Amino acid sequence: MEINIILPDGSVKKLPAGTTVEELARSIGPGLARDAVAARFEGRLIGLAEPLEHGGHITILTFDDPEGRDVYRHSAAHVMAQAVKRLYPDARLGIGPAIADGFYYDFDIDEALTPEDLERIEAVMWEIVDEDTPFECIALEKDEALDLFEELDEEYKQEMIREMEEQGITAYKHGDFVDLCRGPHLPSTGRLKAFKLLSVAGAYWRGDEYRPQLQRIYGTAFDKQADLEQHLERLEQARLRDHRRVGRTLDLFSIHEEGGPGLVYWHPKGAVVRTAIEDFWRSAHRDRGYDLVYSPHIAKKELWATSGHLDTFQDSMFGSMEVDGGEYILKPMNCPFHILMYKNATRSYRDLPMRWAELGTVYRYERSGVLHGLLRVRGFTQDDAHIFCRPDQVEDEVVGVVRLAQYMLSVFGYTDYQIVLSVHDELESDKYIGTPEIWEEAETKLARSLDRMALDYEIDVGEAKFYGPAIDIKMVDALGRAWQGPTIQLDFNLPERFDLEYAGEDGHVHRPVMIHRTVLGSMERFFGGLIEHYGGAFPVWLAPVQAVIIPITDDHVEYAREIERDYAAHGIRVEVDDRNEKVGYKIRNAEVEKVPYMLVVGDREAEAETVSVRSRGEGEKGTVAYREFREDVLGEIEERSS
RNA sequence: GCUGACGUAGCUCAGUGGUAGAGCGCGUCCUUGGUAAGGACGAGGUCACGGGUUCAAUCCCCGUCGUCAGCUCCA
Repeated sequence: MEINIILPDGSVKKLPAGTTVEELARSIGPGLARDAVAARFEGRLIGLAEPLEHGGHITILTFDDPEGRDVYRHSAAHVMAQAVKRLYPDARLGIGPAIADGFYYDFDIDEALTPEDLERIEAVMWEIVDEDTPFECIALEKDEALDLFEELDEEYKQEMIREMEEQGITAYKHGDFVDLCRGPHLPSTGRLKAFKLLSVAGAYWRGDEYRPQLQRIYGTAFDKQADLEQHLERLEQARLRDHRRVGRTLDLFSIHEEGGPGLVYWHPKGAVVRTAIEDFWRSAHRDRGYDLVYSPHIAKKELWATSGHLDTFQDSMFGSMEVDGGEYILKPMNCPFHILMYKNATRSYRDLPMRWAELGTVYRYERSGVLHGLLRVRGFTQDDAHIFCRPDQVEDEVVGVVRLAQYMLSVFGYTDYQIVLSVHDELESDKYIGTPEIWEEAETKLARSLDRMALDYEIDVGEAKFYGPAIDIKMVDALGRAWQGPTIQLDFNLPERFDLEYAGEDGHVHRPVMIHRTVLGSMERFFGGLIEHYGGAFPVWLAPVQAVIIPITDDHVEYAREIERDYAAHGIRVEVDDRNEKVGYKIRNAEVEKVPYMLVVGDREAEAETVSVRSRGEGEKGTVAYREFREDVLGEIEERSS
């Protein structure tokens, strides 16, 4: 019997029923046969050894397809698990999936694994690859599967099987290794060409901190050695750009054990960047009808009870202090303060929308293990704002915030971002406050705002806050990594709890809608991301030192000072490097410190009132009159060009 | 918070059961030089902190604090 197999280009292959995917690939071409990893047939992911029994659409997957890559890496995870079992026969298997840049496998092993152990495991993996044993799929009934993994003494696998359906359980076997697995896999272990084990860390079984902690080995795999090396090179590049490292070499910030973990000290140069960001932030907000406000750092415990933070956020709040017999708590959020200001007067529909923005410094107790440089800290300044508006204004306001976010991100050189609409999960209605109708309406409004701007977005079910749905924007940096950026959250909770009101056009009292939003997130986290995005080489408008003047000998220091005075008077951040060093040394020093412009001055320049311009990372740019160059720099600062 | 690794000069890191080293940086001096490191000399360390083992601990053991890789959680 012949079957019709339809290829992605629409062409049809007539083949005898029972032809395997591998045979199909070979019939198309030897290159595809060599590169094929798996296939998607009628929507189902299948292995190359699978016979095609009926006609249908097929896409043969290679490592270049995301799904093919996952199959490849998943097989690498199995090979790693087999290697671990050879070295540690008592190891129990957890799970071992492919992930974005590689794979991992969790093991329950009595002894702690070290980096040296990873090398040993890697060596055994290569032995397994050399053995080139085929992956075989075994279909099992549920009780057979239970028996098999009981015999193998794999308690975690048994737990997983017990939760599975009766039908369709499969295991994959290669050589002496069997693993519960949906598959598919590579045809054989010999197909693995390049892999590396990267790290080992603890991971809770099923992500539950009350269950046993397993040891997770991370690795990555590629189908070409060169690609693996390129990937490792990217990791190295990311390490070189790490904001903690750059922040130290550029003297931007520090964190002190003596002062307490997670608390950031902004050094003068870091503070210059922050000030530039904040000044820009303020003017961008004023331009869009925001009013700037300030609020205190502490408030009475009762306020946090009213806001509900005491119930939902207490574990993250820094302990109380007693003042005049009352209890005060350090603020973890700014919203209750803005609400008190809202309630300070009777509001009319004519007052709305009111947009109140504050660079508000908040403190949150974060568990010690999660602290990370500037990205996860215990004290941080949010670029917060709360918009109080009428229900009919929500869409316009949301559009306004998204536009503001787009504008600000583009100025900081983030041209690529992903938008996520975080909505509630109807199956977990007890997690949220408010009626289904309110949620439905709010989510529709957010979606409609995005649609109006013709923006693409993903919907993330269950990611809403307990008090309302949100739009989250993830910005993609120069290394292609996504960072949590702007977030816009609707809130049904606080207006209710604080009984917020406004007088409507109809003379009745109404409840305003409250929108919480940040554009940058927090100054700390945004700065950390920005450092990595630019690799420390800030554009001129942000650079701590915008130009360094380098006199060639002591004789030229006076001329250098003259330019310095002139530039500084025009607001350019300029320094003279008058140290007793050669030009080459000072140039190198300025390059390492990522100063955008180096202005070398000697006899020729002093004579003609010029500077010899050298641009960071680009080299010499020629000689221009120093006043002319000053205007160029001022223009660049004005434009905030990157 | 949990698991593991780590903590030596301002920084990056060697090193040893018998009181510690390099490079960079810093200081002084020489040198006055044209676009990514000129030379000489010098200062600088309670080897994270607290216990224990030992004749002797920076090194071995325990605890604490911190950092890192993750897990969990988040701006």
